[in-house]
Amino acid sequence: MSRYAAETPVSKVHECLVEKLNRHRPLSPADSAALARLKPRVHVLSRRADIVRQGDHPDTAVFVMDGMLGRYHTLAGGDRQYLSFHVAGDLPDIQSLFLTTMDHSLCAMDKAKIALLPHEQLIEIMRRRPTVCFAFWRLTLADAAIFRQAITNLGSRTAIARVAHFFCEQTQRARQSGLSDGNSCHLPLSQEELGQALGLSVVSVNRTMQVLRRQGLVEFRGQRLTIKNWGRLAAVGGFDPSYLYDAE
Amino acid sequence: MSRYAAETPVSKVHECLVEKLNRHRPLSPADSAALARLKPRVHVLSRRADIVRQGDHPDTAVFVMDGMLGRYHTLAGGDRQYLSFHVAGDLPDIQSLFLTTMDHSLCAMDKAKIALLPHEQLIEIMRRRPTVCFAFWRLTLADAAIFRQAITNLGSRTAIARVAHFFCEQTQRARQSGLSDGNSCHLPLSQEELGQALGLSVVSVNRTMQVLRRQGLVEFRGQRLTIKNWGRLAAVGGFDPSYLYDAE
DNA sequence: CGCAGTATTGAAATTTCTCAAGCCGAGTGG
DNA sequence: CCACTCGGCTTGAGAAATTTCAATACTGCG
Repeated sequence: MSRYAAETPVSKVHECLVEKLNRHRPLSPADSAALARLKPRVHVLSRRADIVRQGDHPDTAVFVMDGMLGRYHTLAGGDRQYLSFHVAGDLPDIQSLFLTTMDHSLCAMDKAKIALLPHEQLIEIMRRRPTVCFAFWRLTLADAAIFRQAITNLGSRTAIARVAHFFCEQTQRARQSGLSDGNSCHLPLSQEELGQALGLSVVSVNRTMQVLRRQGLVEFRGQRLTIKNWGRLAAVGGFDPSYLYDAE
Repeated sequence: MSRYAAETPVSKVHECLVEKLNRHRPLSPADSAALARLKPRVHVLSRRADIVRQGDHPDTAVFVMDGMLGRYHTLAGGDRQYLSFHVAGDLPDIQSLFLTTMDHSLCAMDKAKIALLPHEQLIEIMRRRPTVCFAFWRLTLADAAIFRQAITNLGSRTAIARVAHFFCEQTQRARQSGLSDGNSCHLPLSQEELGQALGLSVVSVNRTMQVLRRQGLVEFRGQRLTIKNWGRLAAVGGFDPSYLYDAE
């Protein structure tokens, strides 16, 4: 693990973080300099590894450097409901700064690389620099907008529309994070995990995807999602990207 | 309307707001004094009135003084998906400070009284007072935790469990806002609106509630929800209140 | 009284799930 | 190099949950 830490210099973490925040609120050089004082620790995770668990009290926040993470609730019976997925540049558990007990877990969907940012240092910076604070805050707000869409997706759409909407969202977000060539993106989820995100059984996910595939709308093989007909897929899913406030 | 403004002095708004924020982050007297400089406008709304609509760019934030508000998405076909409901003390659209285009609408479920807090003044205060900023931020984070629960409710639970969970949540939140005698709360929603929040048809809501009623778990008449057997209702709904970070 | 909106009921239609079996491809050990 | 195994994908068919449609009560209010 220290191997990887060496491969990912702190300066790289700083650079990515500033770029991300900057998209939410323009940072001054002084803001950026303040962030440079963060001492992140870089970790590499294997597929399925939990990073934080429901009930934990983390004292660092996760910044995704590479790979995909997922947030999920664990139900009484052990079932899992995925809440959202996150890619490089996202900060999937910044809320833990103020919501000190985790109400959900965070895990790697894939081999992933993350940087851990100490809460204490973040708070200290934000206390002095309102713009940095606003930028982080806005990140969490963009996140909430995605949760709201998920509510609507689960509450109001049929299986087909749900899957279509989800595929549109993932691709669009990958694009905004510079991780997509436009119509395809890396999506390391099994049909079972897709089902746990979309409130569908594996069987339904499978059949639904077959329809989308046969209609020539998408292709999904080997962890790569390719959208063949964006217009029709968006129409099927009722997808309107205006809720995706910039990246994240 | 100016009538009502007169009936609700600004000092009252300030007092409620400080109390609310204080529960999320302890405010200093100076913080409170800064907030006292806010110039809120008070409005009274009638049932079903929209306050802000999807696509709007509000320049004020809503603080609920009385009644119940709801947030909702409007789908292509005109269908509505309610995202959350809010009572006195809540700030249901603070996110509009930074997410300047509304991704959803806000309406009164009931006759309601609200105070409008100008964005500009809020930003100005928060720029100088990190603690106030943190308090508002945390409010939005608690909100997001509720959205996450809604995702799980819609994605993983049966109709009965969904309704049960929703009833538990509403009552618990009313309690935390000091609006419940413990086992009952005001809930001015029709079965149709309940369905639009829970992803169920009116008919299903109706039959589901009959089951809960017949089993002696709840009663819901005349806009008053009464929980007769908290333990069993929570069990049916898989309700665990730990995601309700204080009020809001 | 009578309207409008809301609640309730029955029954058929539809969607989605569950169960259970078979398949396929990648990695492994003989 | 092949048989074997494992996880994930696919299929079929019956079961279950939920929706839709359509008709019938109920209730508060002008």
